[in-house]
Amino acid sequence: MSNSTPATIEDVARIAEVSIATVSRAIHTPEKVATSTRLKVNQAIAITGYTTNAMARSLRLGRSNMILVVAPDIGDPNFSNILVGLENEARAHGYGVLIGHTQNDAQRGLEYLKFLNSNQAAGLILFTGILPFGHQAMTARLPPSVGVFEPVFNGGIPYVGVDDVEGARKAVDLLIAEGHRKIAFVGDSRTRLAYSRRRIGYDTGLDAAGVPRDRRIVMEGDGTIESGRLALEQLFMRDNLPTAFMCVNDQTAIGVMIGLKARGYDIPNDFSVTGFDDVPQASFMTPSLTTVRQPRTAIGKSAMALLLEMLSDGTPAETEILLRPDLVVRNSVAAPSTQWTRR
Amino acid sequence: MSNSTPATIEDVARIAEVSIATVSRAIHTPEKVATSTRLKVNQAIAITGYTTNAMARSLRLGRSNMILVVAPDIGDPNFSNILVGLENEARAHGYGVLIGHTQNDAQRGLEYLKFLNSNQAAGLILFTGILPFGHQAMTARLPPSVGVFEPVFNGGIPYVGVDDVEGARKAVDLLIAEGHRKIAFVGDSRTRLAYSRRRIGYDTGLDAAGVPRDRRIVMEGDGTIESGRLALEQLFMRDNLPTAFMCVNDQTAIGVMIGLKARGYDIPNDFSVTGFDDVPQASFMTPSLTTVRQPRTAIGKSAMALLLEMLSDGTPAETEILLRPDLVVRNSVAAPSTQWTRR
DNA sequence: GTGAAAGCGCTAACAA
DNA sequence: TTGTTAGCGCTTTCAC
Repeated sequence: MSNSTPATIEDVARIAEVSIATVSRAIHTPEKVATSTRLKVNQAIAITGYTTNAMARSLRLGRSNMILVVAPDIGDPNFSNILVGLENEARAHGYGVLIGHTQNDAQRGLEYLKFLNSNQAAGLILFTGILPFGHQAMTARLPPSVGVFEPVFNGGIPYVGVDDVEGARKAVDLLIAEGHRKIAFVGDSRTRLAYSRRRIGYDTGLDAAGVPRDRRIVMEGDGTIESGRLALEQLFMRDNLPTAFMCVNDQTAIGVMIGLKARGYDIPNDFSVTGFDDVPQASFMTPSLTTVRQPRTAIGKSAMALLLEMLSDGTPAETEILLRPDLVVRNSVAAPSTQWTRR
Repeated sequence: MSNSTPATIEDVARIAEVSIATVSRAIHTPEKVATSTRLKVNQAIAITGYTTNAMARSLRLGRSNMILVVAPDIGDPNFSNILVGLENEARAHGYGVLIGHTQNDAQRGLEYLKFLNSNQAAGLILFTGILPFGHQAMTARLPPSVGVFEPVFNGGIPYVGVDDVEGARKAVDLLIAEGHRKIAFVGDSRTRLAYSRRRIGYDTGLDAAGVPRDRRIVMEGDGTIESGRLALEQLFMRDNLPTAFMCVNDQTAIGVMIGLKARGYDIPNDFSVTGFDDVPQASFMTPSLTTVRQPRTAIGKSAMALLLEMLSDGTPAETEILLRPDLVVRNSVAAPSTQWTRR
């Protein structure tokens, strides 16, 4: 059984006493084969343990049934759930999913570009705002591609994500409803499109409530825990403390919370904090984090659906699909305290 | 430049005015080609933007230069660092890495088995204690394979991980040195080999200190946050509370800490808690978690090194490589309190 | 040093 | 309904 070399279509043909063409047909278009022969072939397949050599098949066909998902950071807590959505949808349509991890390294990206050039993947899902292929990006011949989570900068690649503006708006609105007027925005970034959209939600929320914008409490950040903590420290060095911190994502919020706790403050009584994403950890924090939920599995599912549609239609589909974010109210927000009490 | 169809070796040959054989040689064995022709070929490659079709190449060669990493759960906080180690080592030797996510689903595993059968990957890294290929596992013709993090049950696959017994031993020893005598073990499991080894470390540590084993405070668990919390609740229902919780991994420890905090206890003054793994989150907990560090990147690196060695030598290498775990002392352990004080 | 040609495993005309 | 055959893009003898 467990031979040194895998069975080929020819082995099956020999045992079933038919031609290799018939074997191929028995597998892919069984209705075009006589029932009796089909049975013989199936038997032979069972005996040999034959599996179609996907590589030869793809080479012949000029296309494969694999989708490549390229991510800069596998450890991103958002990644795994989106992936599940992508995979389920792909499988339902006979496609497999392979993951490429670039670590933001163009060299690594190139490796996957070669993979694509060999038709080893029929389509591409990009989990990043930037084409990870360095300079060759422009000259690259990409298969049908869809961005996820964040729009792709370079060129007309459709994108599926959450309505960042609306999500951020829900967070500020809550803070304002609780009575906050001095709300810091932590994690502003011009390079992360999703973040700048969240910033827009923050600005418009302030405007709508007639709260004046205050640039001094808008802090830059790259979305890491460290960046949240750093921003907090900077804020403390100035004289201009807010009563609430609206963070661009949960990681940043966690950083802010750690810094606040380290300084002995109580959340939410001294300061309120909100996040964005609703990563698993958010509900396990003390206090649990009020945040905006990304429907991750749904994003994955609908991104893959879009890609598969492009694959069959060939339509360029210059779309942007925005799903609805939900506010998840937990315990990190309260009315502002009139004065801070050090514990 | 960005043509509809990628350049083939024939396009290059035509432009360079040589045969395709020469192009192939110029690429793979340049020393066997006259300098002048080599130059012409390189120029033609630049013009066409040619990349070798990896699929055709692998089909011809009967082997590829990709390594498949199969993981049941991409979201595992241990995964991403090990992956980095794997990738770096692979790249240094001209191999690429592709990730297959099985979600513990045999059907999905089968998909990757087909991938392997097509020689689309030269080797396999298994990130799980179980061959993820269901029944076909036995009849499967696997390429050289290495297990990571946890030994692989079914059959002689070499494995690289941490010395679980020693690591667990370090954790109990610390607890005992602090004065604890009643130490619960949370996360016992017969299906996870790594966990049962940690249990052994716990038992031997107790024995060495002359502390009697107490089965009633050895709690089952599957290593999730929920399992930690659940075990804690069960312990509280009984009359037999420990003064310390030695958890089989950090996730479990987090679950225990959440439960303890929810009940108003103070860590480490009321109870001590230890984990295992040192996931990123461990240092951000309040209090920060005392745990046992897995040298993840090193594990990945040495697993890949072993695999590549097998690939070139063909040696079966029936090995088990165990790296040294380090105790990371943080703030979740203290001497036992003589009496508990509800806050 | 270079070219012609076989063939990796498969699918899809085209014939029969 | 089934078989024969060309050819996907590539590497590698074997000639020259």
